[in-house]
Order: sequence, then C-alpha cells, then structure tokens
Amino acid sequence: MDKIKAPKGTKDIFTPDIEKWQYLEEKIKEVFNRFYFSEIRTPIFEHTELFSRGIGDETEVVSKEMYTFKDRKERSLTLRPENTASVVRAAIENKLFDEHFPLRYYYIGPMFRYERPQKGRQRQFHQFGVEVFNDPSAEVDAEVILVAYKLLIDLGINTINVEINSVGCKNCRPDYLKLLSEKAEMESEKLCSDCQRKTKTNPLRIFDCKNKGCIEVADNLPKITDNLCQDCNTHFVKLKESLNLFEVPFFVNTRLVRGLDYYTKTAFEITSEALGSQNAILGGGRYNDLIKQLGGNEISGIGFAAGMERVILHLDKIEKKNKLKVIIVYHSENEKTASLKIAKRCWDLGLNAFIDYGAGNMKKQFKKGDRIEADFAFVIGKDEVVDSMISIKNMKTREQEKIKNEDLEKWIKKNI
RNA sequence: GUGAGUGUAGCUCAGUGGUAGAGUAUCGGUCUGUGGCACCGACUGUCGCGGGUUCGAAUCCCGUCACUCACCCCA
Repeated sequence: MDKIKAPKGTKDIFTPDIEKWQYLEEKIKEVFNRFYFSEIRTPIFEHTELFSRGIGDETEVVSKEMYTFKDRKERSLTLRPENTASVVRAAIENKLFDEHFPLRYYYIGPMFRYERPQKGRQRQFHQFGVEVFNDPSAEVDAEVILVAYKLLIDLGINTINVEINSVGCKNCRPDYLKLLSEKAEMESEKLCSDCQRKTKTNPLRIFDCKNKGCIEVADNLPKITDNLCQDCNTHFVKLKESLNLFEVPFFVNTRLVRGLDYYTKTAFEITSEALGSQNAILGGGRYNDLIKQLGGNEISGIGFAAGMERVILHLDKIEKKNKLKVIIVYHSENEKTASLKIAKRCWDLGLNAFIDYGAGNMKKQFKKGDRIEADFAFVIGKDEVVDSMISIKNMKTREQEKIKNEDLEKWIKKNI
C-alpha cells in the first residue's frame, strides 16, 4: 500500500517551526493593534466571480492559478488566492463602511494558488495583511508602509528594502500605457519575443523582463512617474514626504508593477536580499476603484499582503518560553499510584508536568526528562511514599532536596 | 507551463558493474533508587517505482513518480 502524502505544495508545520509561527502571529496581533487595526476573518472559499471581477480576468493569478471547483449544487467556488477581494466583499455585505470614519482591518490565514513550488512558494501558503477603507490620503499610505516596515524590523529582519512607485489612476494610466506601447513598438526589434507581445497586451510588464536587450530598451522608455496626472502626482509627492517624516527608508522604483489589476496610485513592495528568487516579502498598494467594482460605493482602499512563509525564512530558532517543566519519576509500579496523585496536583496548580506511564527503570525516566528538557524531576520511591515526602532533583545542577508531600503546593508557588 | 539537480536505515550521507555501509538517533548491557561521558552489543532497508542492457545493476540506459532549485509569476 502506498503511503498517503501531503498534496504537492503543502506543508505540515510542527516543532521547532511552529514556535516561529506562533511568535510571528503574536507579533502581528500586537503591532497591528497598536496601529488601530482589528482582525477580520473571511471564508476560505468564495464565489469564483469575486476573484475574476475583483482581481481581474487577465491576471495570471486568476487565469491559471486558482483552485476552482463546483459544489453539489453546481455553484462555482474558488479557494481564495488572496484576501483583499474577500475583505472588500465582507465590508460591503455587512455594511461596515462608515462615511465619516476610516475602516481598518487586518487578517491572517491560508491562501491557495496552483503554482510550481519552490523556495518561498507553496500552493497552500499563508498571508497576513491590512486593509484601510475610506481614507484617500497619502499620509495613510505612508502609515500602512510604516506598519509593514516596523513589524519586520521588530521581528529583527533588517535585510530589507522598501520600494515604492505610483501606477497612476484611470485618468492618467491609459494615456501612459498608450505612450509606452507606441515607444516600445518603435524599438520592437531589440525586444525579446515575449516583450514584443507585451507591447500590445501589457506594456508595463516589459519593465519586469530580465533580458539584457529589453532592459536597455526599458531604461529609455517613458517613466510612469513622469506621466502622472496632477492628482496622482501630488499624492505621490506627499507620500514621499510622509515616509520621510515617519523615517521609513525607501527608494522609488519606476519599474515596480503589481500583478493584480486593482491597484491605483501608490504601489509598494518590501523585498529581502536573503530570500533567493522569490524576494518579495510583502507587497501592496492603493485600490480606489475596487470597492465600486465589487458593487459598493465609491470608497478608497489601501493595503498590503505579506507572505508568512517568506517572513518565517528570516526567523532564527525561537527559544521556547522557559516555563518551568517537571518530570515525575517513580521507582517502580508500587509507587505509581502515589505518583499519579502528585501529577494531578501539579496540573491543577498550573505546573507543566510529564509522567511516563510505561516507564521502566528510573534511568530511562531521567533520559526522557532530558529529552523533554525538564527543569526538575520529582522522584517518588519507596522511602518517599513511606515518609510522605517528595525528592526534588534539579536537572541542571543535579542537586536534590526532599520536601514534605503536603508542601508541594508551597514549592510550586515559590518556583513556578 | 519550461529547464536543471537529487531520490540508499527514523535523520545526515558514503558507496561508479561483483556479499548493501558509516555517523547519528533508538533499544539493551557495563550501572537492579537517579540522566548528560565512556566502552560493548543489537535493531532498522522493495537502494523511489517500472522496464531494459549484462553471467551479475544501488551503480549503465529508457520511462515514470516525488522532492529541491531556477525560469515564469507572485506574497
């Protein structure tokens, strides 16, 4: 019989990695709460239409990477490939928007994309992120970038770069794309075949190409930041001022484009040199048209999403919280009952206690104590039972003391 | 979707055509009321799977699957 294995691109998470995940999750909650975000949890699957309408039919994510299936009533459902569309849907559906107050949410959870796995890329992966609705200011863009930056720095990750750009809006981007397409077409013979196609379909993507010829051409193509409308331009200037004010080091990368169609104005990414090929830890931007597009009012939005696996790759081993740990060691079956009673008292008092029921001799039990990294061993032998005592051995110093059985509570309170 | 590399003991790996190995982990003993060391001993395998070449294949060839990395794309 063949062993059943986890599906391609999925992973089990357990110790020692699970400690990193728990640490990261705590940090996320702490930092986001400080910035007045509250958590939102949305379903793991949604109607397929939410993503095709929200993210854009043409994007790779929607066109080739979604886990889409029919349920028993023939409804087309999709495992969420990202969370922004869901959060927007939830806000509209539950009428959460307040005309006079910005909404701030954060989320953590698994996402699903059908991709070939590699370092920092899985089919089931995890993202955390934030969304701010109903605040069109450039300052809040800077704040969102600050939160992301601060969280990473707080985690001790400092091999990072903050890159920002503006991708314009519906007023200026079409003109720019037309201009870009025309200019690229003039240099067409220097471009690779992929990029020749891109000049017609998605000229922005030429900036992504790593081909030498294409890079040369791209360097001389018009930059979006030189072709923004008045509104987008002042927004971008203000963003840069605010980032300086918040002391977030950044640089403008005019080649930065985002993969999801809903972005307008601000786009940003935080990358890390330590990651290898998938070097984006986190990416986001403003999406001022998305909410209307999904059936809501004309309400602005900005947010980012971070890849948790990619953050975890930066975390060194997390020391477990050194909560006091005890193993209860008994000499023979005769002392087992007395030992069980002591174990129960330990648990009731909140002490982290372990007892090995099939233990065998004491030597083995002490070895197990080493394995669970116990701080103390409570030793129960014939003498202890007769005298109503407990021998307590410090596993590190190997010193041993004897206390009265009835003083166990006292001892625990003192040492825990 | 494309390309490259790797699949041998629980783990890390050696073994390039001739009896499947080491380290480590585990278990037992020296040591029957006390663990970290030392020594001695034991267990563990469809050599990923299927086919081919050969007297003989872990080793060479073909196919296949899995994992890893890269392209692509993205977090």
